[in-house]
Amino acid sequence: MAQGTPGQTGQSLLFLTDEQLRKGIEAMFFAYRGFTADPDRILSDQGYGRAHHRAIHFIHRSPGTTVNNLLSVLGVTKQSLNRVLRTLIEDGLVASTVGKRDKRERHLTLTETGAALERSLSDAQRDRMRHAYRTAGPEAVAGFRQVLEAMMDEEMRFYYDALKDQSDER
Amino acid sequence: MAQGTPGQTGQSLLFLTDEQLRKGIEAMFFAYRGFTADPDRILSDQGYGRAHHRAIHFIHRSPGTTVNNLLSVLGVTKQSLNRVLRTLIEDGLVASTVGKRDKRERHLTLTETGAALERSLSDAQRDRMRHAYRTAGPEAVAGFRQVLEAMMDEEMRFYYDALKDQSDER
DNA sequence: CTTGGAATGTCAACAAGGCTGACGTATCTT
DNA sequence: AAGATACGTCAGCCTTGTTGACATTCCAAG
Repeated sequence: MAQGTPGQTGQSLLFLTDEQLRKGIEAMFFAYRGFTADPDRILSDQGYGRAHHRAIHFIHRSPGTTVNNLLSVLGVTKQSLNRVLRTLIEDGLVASTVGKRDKRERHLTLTETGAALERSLSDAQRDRMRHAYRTAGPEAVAGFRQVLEAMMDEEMRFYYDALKDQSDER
Repeated sequence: MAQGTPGQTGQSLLFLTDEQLRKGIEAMFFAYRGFTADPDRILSDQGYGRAHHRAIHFIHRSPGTTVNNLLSVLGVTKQSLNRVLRTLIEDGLVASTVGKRDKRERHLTLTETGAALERSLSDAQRDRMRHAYRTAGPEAVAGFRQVLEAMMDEEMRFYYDALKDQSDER
Protein backbone atom coordinates (compact mmCIF):
# COMPACT_ATOMS: atom_id res chain seq x y z
CA MET A 1 0.00 0.00 0.00
CA ALA A 2 1.23 3.47 0.88
CA GLN A 3 4.86 3.52 1.74
CA GLY A 4 5.29 6.35 4.19
CA THR A 5 2.82 5.33 6.85
CA PRO A 6 4.52 4.27 10.04
CA GLY A 7 3.69 0.67 10.88
CA GLN A 8 0.17 0.80 12.15
CA THR A 9 -1.04 -2.41 10.65
CA GLY A 10 1.61 -4.35 12.45
CA GLN A 11 1.98 -6.58 9.45
CA SER A 12 4.82 -4.89 7.68
CA LEU A 13 6.74 -2.88 10.23
CA LEU A 14 6.80 -4.45 13.63
CA PHE A 15 9.81 -3.93 15.77
CA LEU A 16 10.10 -6.67 18.29
CA THR A 17 12.85 -6.34 20.82
CA ASP A 18 14.44 -9.41 22.35
CA GLU A 19 13.05 -8.18 25.62
CA GLN A 20 9.48 -8.22 24.34
CA LEU A 21 9.95 -11.67 22.92
CA ARG A 22 11.52 -12.95 26.13
CA LYS A 23 8.55 -11.66 28.04
CA GLY A 24 6.26 -13.59 25.72
CA ILE A 25 8.34 -16.72 26.13
CA GLU A 26 8.17 -16.52 29.88
CA ALA A 27 4.46 -15.77 29.76
CA MET A 28 4.02 -19.07 27.92
CA PHE A 29 6.17 -20.89 30.44
CA PHE A 30 4.46 -19.61 33.56
CA ALA A 31 0.96 -19.70 32.10
CA TYR A 32 1.31 -23.28 30.98
CA ARG A 33 2.23 -24.22 34.51
CA GLY A 34 -0.97 -22.68 35.77
CA PHE A 35 -2.88 -24.21 32.92
CA THR A 36 -1.96 -27.75 33.92
CA ALA A 37 -1.82 -27.26 37.68
CA ASP A 38 -5.45 -27.96 38.54
CA PRO A 39 -5.92 -31.17 36.54
CA ASP A 40 -2.52 -32.37 37.74
CA ARG A 41 -3.67 -32.05 41.32
CA ILE A 42 -6.87 -33.98 40.68
CA LEU A 43 -5.07 -36.69 38.77
CA SER A 44 -2.26 -37.32 41.19
CA ASP A 45 -4.81 -38.22 43.84
CA GLN A 46 -5.96 -41.07 41.66
CA GLY A 47 -2.64 -42.37 40.50
CA TYR A 48 -2.90 -40.89 37.04
CA GLY A 49 -0.77 -38.34 35.27
CA ARG A 50 -0.96 -35.76 32.56
CA ALA A 51 -0.77 -38.41 29.87
CA HIS A 52 -4.02 -39.89 31.12
CA HIS A 53 -5.62 -36.48 31.03
CA ARG A 54 -4.66 -35.94 27.43
CA ALA A 55 -6.00 -39.31 26.38
CA ILE A 56 -9.26 -38.74 28.22
CA HIS A 57 -9.62 -35.26 26.79
CA PHE A 58 -9.28 -36.30 23.19
CA ILE A 59 -11.41 -39.41 23.55
CA HIS A 60 -14.10 -37.21 25.02
CA ARG A 61 -13.72 -34.79 22.18
CA SER A 62 -13.90 -37.42 19.46
CA PRO A 63 -15.85 -40.38 20.79
CA GLY A 64 -15.15 -43.51 18.81
CA THR A 65 -11.74 -42.34 17.68
CA THR A 66 -9.19 -45.00 16.83
CA VAL A 67 -5.88 -45.65 18.50
CA ASN A 68 -3.99 -44.50 15.44
CA ASN A 69 -5.96 -41.30 15.36
CA LEU A 70 -5.15 -40.59 18.95
CA LEU A 71 -1.50 -41.35 18.29
CA SER A 72 -1.29 -38.63 15.68
CA VAL A 73 -3.05 -36.02 17.76
CA LEU A 74 -1.04 -36.68 20.88
CA GLY A 75 2.24 -37.07 19.05
CA VAL A 76 3.58 -39.97 21.09
CA THR A 77 4.52 -43.55 20.27
CA LYS A 78 1.93 -46.26 20.38
CA GLN A 79 3.81 -47.97 23.19
CA SER A 80 3.54 -44.89 25.34
CA LEU A 81 -0.10 -44.40 24.57
CA ASN A 82 -0.83 -48.08 25.01
CA ARG A 83 0.47 -48.12 28.55
CA VAL A 84 -1.80 -45.27 29.50
CA LEU A 85 -4.75 -46.64 27.56
CA ARG A 86 -4.38 -50.06 29.12
CA THR A 87 -4.73 -48.75 32.65
CA LEU A 88 -7.68 -46.60 31.66
CA ILE A 89 -9.42 -49.61 30.12
CA GLU A 90 -8.57 -51.86 33.06
CA ASP A 91 -9.94 -49.29 35.46
CA GLY A 92 -13.12 -49.03 33.46
CA LEU A 93 -12.77 -45.42 32.37
CA VAL A 94 -12.40 -46.10 28.68
CA ALA A 95 -14.21 -48.66 26.53
CA SER A 96 -12.47 -50.19 23.56
CA THR A 97 -14.76 -51.74 20.98
CA VAL A 98 -13.74 -53.60 17.87
CA GLY A 99 -14.51 -51.78 14.67
CA LYS A 100 -17.52 -52.90 12.66
CA ARG A 101 -16.34 -52.02 9.20
CA ASP A 102 -12.68 -52.65 9.97
CA LYS A 103 -12.32 -55.11 12.77
CA ARG A 104 -8.64 -54.32 13.28
CA GLU A 105 -9.49 -50.93 14.60
CA ARG A 106 -10.45 -50.25 18.17
CA HIS A 107 -12.90 -47.46 18.79
CA LEU A 108 -12.38 -45.67 22.05
CA THR A 109 -15.12 -44.10 24.13
CA LEU A 110 -15.44 -42.93 27.69
CA THR A 111 -17.54 -44.95 30.09
CA GLU A 112 -19.81 -43.25 32.61
CA THR A 113 -16.98 -43.23 35.11
CA GLY A 114 -14.56 -41.96 32.54
CA ALA A 115 -16.91 -39.18 31.52
CA ALA A 116 -17.27 -38.20 35.17
CA LEU A 117 -13.52 -37.86 35.58
CA GLU A 118 -13.31 -35.96 32.31
CA ARG A 119 -15.91 -33.55 33.60
CA SER A 120 -14.10 -32.88 36.84
CA LEU A 121 -10.84 -32.34 34.99
CA SER A 122 -12.19 -30.04 32.34
CA ASP A 123 -14.34 -28.20 34.84
CA ALA A 124 -11.21 -27.28 36.73
CA GLN A 125 -9.38 -26.29 33.58
CA ARG A 126 -12.31 -24.40 32.16
CA ASP A 127 -12.72 -22.48 35.40
CA ARG A 128 -9.21 -21.18 35.09
CA MET A 129 -9.63 -20.46 31.40
CA ARG A 130 -12.90 -18.69 32.03
CA HIS A 131 -11.33 -16.59 34.74
CA ALA A 132 -8.46 -15.63 32.47
CA TYR A 133 -10.85 -14.80 29.62
CA ARG A 134 -13.07 -12.68 31.85
CA THR A 135 -10.15 -10.85 33.38
CA ALA A 136 -8.60 -10.08 30.02
CA GLY A 137 -11.76 -9.30 28.09
CA PRO A 138 -13.09 -10.47 24.71
CA GLU A 139 -10.67 -8.59 22.51
CA ALA A 140 -7.75 -10.00 24.40
CA VAL A 141 -9.21 -13.46 23.93
CA ALA A 142 -9.29 -13.04 20.18
CA GLY A 143 -5.66 -11.97 20.21
CA PHE A 144 -4.70 -14.80 22.49
CA ARG A 145 -6.15 -17.32 20.08
CA GLN A 146 -4.56 -15.69 17.06
CA VAL A 147 -1.07 -15.75 18.52
CA LEU A 148 -1.38 -19.33 19.75
CA GLU A 149 -2.64 -20.50 16.39
CA ALA A 150 0.28 -18.84 14.69
CA MET A 151 2.63 -20.56 17.09
CA MET A 152 1.55 -24.10 16.26
CA ASP A 153 3.23 -26.38 13.82
CA GLU A 154 1.33 -26.77 10.57
CA GLU A 155 0.52 -30.35 11.34
CA MET A 156 -0.90 -29.50 14.73
CA ARG A 157 -3.05 -26.71 13.35
CA PHE A 158 -4.62 -29.36 11.17
CA TYR A 159 -5.74 -31.36 14.19
CA TYR A 160 -6.66 -28.19 16.01
CA ASP A 161 -9.05 -27.19 13.24
CA ALA A 162 -10.21 -30.58 12.13
CA LEU A 163 -10.89 -32.99 14.93
CA LYS A 164 -14.61 -33.49 14.66
CA ASP A 165 -14.51 -36.43 12.25
CA GLN A 166 -14.93 -40.21 12.49
CA SER A 167 -18.48 -39.66 13.71
CA ASP A 168 -20.27 -42.68 12.33
CA GLU A 169 -20.09 -46.35 11.51
CA ARG A 170 -18.16 -47.97 14.22
CA MET B 1 -21.94 0.81 37.78
CA ALA B 2 -24.85 1.23 35.37
CA GLN B 3 -27.00 -1.82 35.25
CA GLY B 4 -28.69 -1.87 31.88
CA THR B 5 -25.68 -1.68 29.57
CA PRO B 6 -25.16 -4.89 27.64
CA GLY B 7 -21.73 -6.32 28.36
CA GLN B 8 -19.40 -4.31 26.25
CA THR B 9 -16.60 -4.11 28.72
CA GLY B 10 -16.26 -7.85 28.85
CA GLN B 11 -15.85 -7.62 32.57
CA SER B 12 -19.39 -8.09 33.72
CA LEU B 13 -21.33 -9.99 31.10
CA LEU B 14 -19.30 -12.42 29.11
CA PHE B 15 -20.93 -15.58 27.92
CA LEU B 16 -18.38 -18.27 27.42
CA THR B 17 -19.56 -21.55 26.03
CA ASP B 18 -17.81 -24.75 26.92
CA GLU B 19 -16.97 -25.00 23.27
CA GLN B 20 -15.14 -21.68 23.27
CA LEU B 21 -13.24 -22.65 26.38
CA ARG B 22 -12.35 -26.05 25.00
CA LYS B 23 -10.95 -24.37 21.92
CA GLY B 24 -8.80 -22.21 24.13
CA ILE B 25 -7.61 -25.21 26.09
CA GLU B 26 -6.60 -27.02 22.96
CA ALA B 27 -4.94 -23.92 21.59
CA MET B 28 -2.74 -23.91 24.68
CA PHE B 29 -1.97 -27.59 24.27
CA PHE B 30 -1.00 -27.48 20.62
CA ALA B 31 0.76 -24.13 20.82
CA TYR B 32 2.90 -25.21 23.73
CA ARG B 33 4.05 -28.17 21.71
CA GLY B 34 5.18 -25.85 18.98
CA PHE B 35 6.69 -23.51 21.50
CA THR B 36 9.04 -26.14 22.87
CA ALA B 37 9.67 -28.05 19.68
CA ASP B 38 12.65 -26.10 18.33
CA PRO B 39 14.73 -25.94 21.54
CA ASP B 40 13.93 -29.59 22.19
CA ARG B 41 15.44 -30.52 18.85
CA ILE B 42 18.61 -28.56 19.50
CA LEU B 43 18.99 -29.94 23.00
CA SER B 44 18.45 -33.59 22.22
CA ASP B 45 21.41 -33.47 19.87
CA GLN B 46 23.62 -32.58 22.81
CA GLY B 47 22.21 -34.95 25.37
CA TYR B 48 20.28 -32.28 27.22
CA GLY B 49 16.57 -31.91 27.83
CA ARG B 50 13.97 -29.33 28.55
CA ALA B 51 15.03 -29.12 32.17
CA HIS B 52 18.47 -27.93 31.10
CA HIS B 53 16.90 -25.35 28.88
CA ARG B 54 14.84 -23.92 31.73
CA ALA B 55 17.87 -23.70 34.00
CA ILE B 56 19.95 -22.03 31.33
CA HIS B 57 17.19 -19.62 30.47
CA PHE B 58 16.71 -18.35 34.00
CA ILE B 59 20.40 -18.21 34.81
CA HIS B 60 20.84 -16.12 31.70
CA ARG B 61 17.99 -13.91 32.75
CA SER B 62 19.24 -13.41 36.28
CA PRO B 63 23.00 -13.82 36.29
CA GLY B 64 24.32 -14.51 39.76
CA THR B 65 21.06 -15.98 40.95
CA THR B 66 21.24 -18.49 43.79
CA VAL B 67 20.21 -22.12 43.77
CA ASN B 68 17.29 -21.44 46.08
CA ASN B 69 16.11 -18.65 43.84
CA LEU B 70 16.15 -20.89 40.84
CA LEU B 71 14.32 -23.55 42.77
CA SER B 72 11.41 -21.21 43.45
CA VAL B 73 11.16 -19.96 39.91
CA LEU B 74 11.32 -23.39 38.35
CA GLY B 75 9.09 -25.00 40.93
CA VAL B 76 11.02 -28.25 41.25
CA THR B 77 12.85 -29.96 44.08
CA LYS B 78 16.48 -29.28 44.75
CA GLN B 79 17.33 -32.88 43.93
CA SER B 80 15.81 -32.50 40.49
CA LEU B 81 17.50 -29.20 39.85
CA ASN B 82 20.80 -30.42 41.23
CA ARG B 83 20.96 -33.26 38.78
CA VAL B 84 20.59 -30.88 35.89
CA LEU B 85 22.85 -28.24 37.38
CA ARG B 86 25.62 -30.71 38.09
CA THR B 87 25.90 -31.78 34.48
CA LEU B 88 25.81 -28.17 33.31
CA ILE B 89 28.62 -27.26 35.69
CA GLU B 90 30.65 -30.36 34.82
CA ASP B 91 30.27 -29.59 31.14
CA GLY B 92 31.43 -26.04 31.73
CA LEU B 93 28.24 -24.27 30.71
CA VAL B 94 27.46 -22.85 34.12
CA ALA B 95 29.81 -21.37 36.73
CA SER B 96 29.03 -21.66 40.41
CA THR B 97 30.77 -19.23 42.73
CA VAL B 98 30.60 -19.02 46.49
CA GLY B 99 28.72 -16.01 47.83
CA LYS B 100 30.71 -13.11 49.16
CA ARG B 101 28.30 -11.85 51.73
CA ASP B 102 26.80 -15.23 52.54
CA LYS B 103 29.21 -18.03 51.88
CA ARG B 104 26.51 -20.67 52.00
CA GLU B 105 25.06 -19.41 48.78
CA ARG B 106 26.22 -20.33 45.31
CA HIS B 107 25.83 -17.77 42.58
CA LEU B 108 25.18 -19.16 39.15
CA THR B 109 26.26 -17.61 35.89
CA LEU B 110 26.64 -18.80 32.33
CA THR B 111 30.11 -19.32 30.94
CA GLU B 112 30.97 -18.31 27.38
CA THR B 113 29.97 -21.76 26.16
CA GLY B 114 26.80 -21.66 28.19
CA ALA B 115 25.88 -18.27 26.84
CA ALA B 116 26.45 -19.56 23.32
CA LEU B 117 24.04 -22.44 23.84
CA GLU B 118 21.54 -20.09 25.44
CA ARG B 119 21.72 -17.90 22.40
CA SER B 120 21.09 -20.71 19.96
CA LEU B 121 18.15 -21.92 22.03
CA SER B 122 16.49 -18.58 22.50
CA ASP B 123 17.16 -17.59 18.92
CA ALA B 124 15.11 -20.55 17.80
CA GLN B 125 12.37 -19.84 20.27
CA ARG B 126 12.34 -16.15 19.53
CA ASP B 127 12.08 -16.81 15.82
CA ARG B 128 8.90 -18.75 16.37
CA MET B 129 7.56 -16.17 18.78
CA ARG B 130 8.40 -13.37 16.39
CA HIS B 131 6.67 -15.16 13.57
CA ALA B 132 3.56 -15.68 15.67
CA TYR B 133 3.58 -12.06 16.81
CA ARG B 134 4.00 -10.75 13.28
CA THR B 135 1.31 -12.99 11.90
CA ALA B 136 -1.17 -12.04 14.59
CA GLY B 137 -0.40 -8.33 14.83
CA PRO B 138 0.30 -6.02 17.76
CA GLU B 139 -3.20 -5.89 19.18
CA ALA B 140 -3.38 -9.65 19.26
CA VAL B 141 -0.04 -9.69 21.07
CA ALA B 142 -1.38 -7.45 23.81
CA GLY B 143 -4.37 -9.74 24.24
CA PHE B 144 -2.18 -12.81 24.21
CA ARG B 145 -0.13 -11.44 27.07
CA GLN B 146 -3.16 -10.35 29.06
CA VAL B 147 -4.80 -13.74 28.90
CA LEU B 148 -1.61 -15.60 29.77
CA GLU B 149 -0.93 -13.34 32.70
CA ALA B 150 -4.42 -13.92 34.00
CA MET B 151 -3.88 -17.65 33.68
CA MET B 152 -0.82 -17.80 35.92
CA ASP B 153 -0.87 -18.66 39.58
CA GLU B 154 -0.38 -15.64 41.80
CA GLU B 155 2.98 -16.88 42.92
CA MET B 156 4.19 -17.31 39.37
CA ARG B 157 3.02 -13.88 38.35
CA PHE B 158 5.28 -12.59 41.05
CA TYR B 159 8.32 -14.17 39.43
CA TYR B 160 7.06 -13.20 36.01
CA ASP B 161 6.95 -9.53 36.99
CA ALA B 162 9.81 -9.43 39.41
CA LEU B 163 12.83 -11.32 38.18
CA LYS B 164 15.31 -8.56 37.64
CA ASP B 165 16.66 -8.46 41.19
CA GLN B 166 19.74 -9.84 42.98
CA SER B 167 21.87 -7.62 40.80
CA ASP B 168 24.69 -6.67 43.14
CA GLU B 169 27.00 -7.80 45.90
CA ARG B 170 27.79 -11.35 45.20
C1' DC C 1 -7.26 -69.01 -1.69
C1' DT C 2 -3.15 -67.04 -0.69
C1' DT C 3 -0.38 -63.50 0.56
C1' DG C 4 1.27 -58.73 1.52
C1' DG C 5 0.64 -55.03 4.26
C1' DA C 6 -1.89 -52.31 7.63
C1' DA C 7 -3.60 -51.82 12.39
C1' DT C 8 -3.09 -53.25 16.80
C1' DG C 9 -1.10 -55.13 20.86
C1' DT C 10 2.75 -56.78 23.82
C1' DC C 11 7.34 -57.70 25.83
C1' DA C 12 11.72 -55.84 27.14
C1' DA C 13 14.95 -52.41 28.08
C1' DC C 14 16.27 -47.84 28.74
C1' DA C 15 16.46 -42.63 29.83
C1' DA C 16 14.86 -38.12 31.38
C1' DG C 17 13.12 -35.81 34.89
C1' DG C 18 9.87 -35.43 38.35
C1' DC C 19 9.22 -36.94 43.51
C1' DT C 20 10.25 -38.26 48.80
C1' DG C 21 13.24 -39.14 52.65
C1' DA C 22 17.46 -39.02 55.01
C1' DC C 23 21.85 -37.27 55.98
C1' DG C 24 26.11 -34.30 56.08
C1' DT C 25 28.52 -29.96 56.01
C1' DA C 26 29.26 -25.30 56.05
C1' DT C 27 27.65 -21.06 57.44
C1' DC C 28 24.78 -17.63 59.29
C1' DT C 29 21.83 -15.86 63.17
C1' DT C 30 20.25 -15.54 67.64
C1' DA D 1 26.16 -22.87 72.12
C1' DA D 2 21.99 -23.89 69.59
C1' DG D 3 19.11 -23.64 65.89
C1' DA D 4 18.05 -22.32 61.21
C1' DT D 5 19.45 -21.95 56.45
C1' DA D 6 21.76 -23.11 51.98
C1' DC D 7 23.49 -26.54 49.51
C1' DG D 8 24.86 -31.10 47.95
C1' DT D 9 24.21 -36.02 47.68
C1' DC D 10 22.75 -40.93 48.14
C1' DA D 11 19.03 -44.10 47.40
C1' DG D 12 14.77 -45.37 45.64
C1' DC D 13 10.40 -44.70 43.35
C1' DC D 14 7.07 -43.07 39.59
C1' DT D 15 5.40 -41.33 35.11
C1' DT D 16 6.09 -40.91 30.59
C1' DG D 17 8.75 -40.73 26.84
C1' DT D 18 11.94 -43.60 23.62
C1' DT D 19 13.59 -48.09 20.41
C1' DG D 20 13.42 -52.62 18.82
C1' DA D 21 11.42 -57.06 18.09
C1' DC D 22 7.61 -59.87 17.38
C1' DA D 23 2.62 -61.92 17.20
C1' DT D 24 -1.96 -61.47 15.74
C1' DT D 25 -5.74 -60.23 13.11
C1' DC D 26 -7.77 -58.78 9.20
C1' DC D 27 -8.53 -56.40 4.57
C1' DA D 28 -7.72 -56.37 -0.07
C1' DA D 29 -5.31 -57.50 -4.22
C1' DG D 30 -3.79 -60.99 -7.04
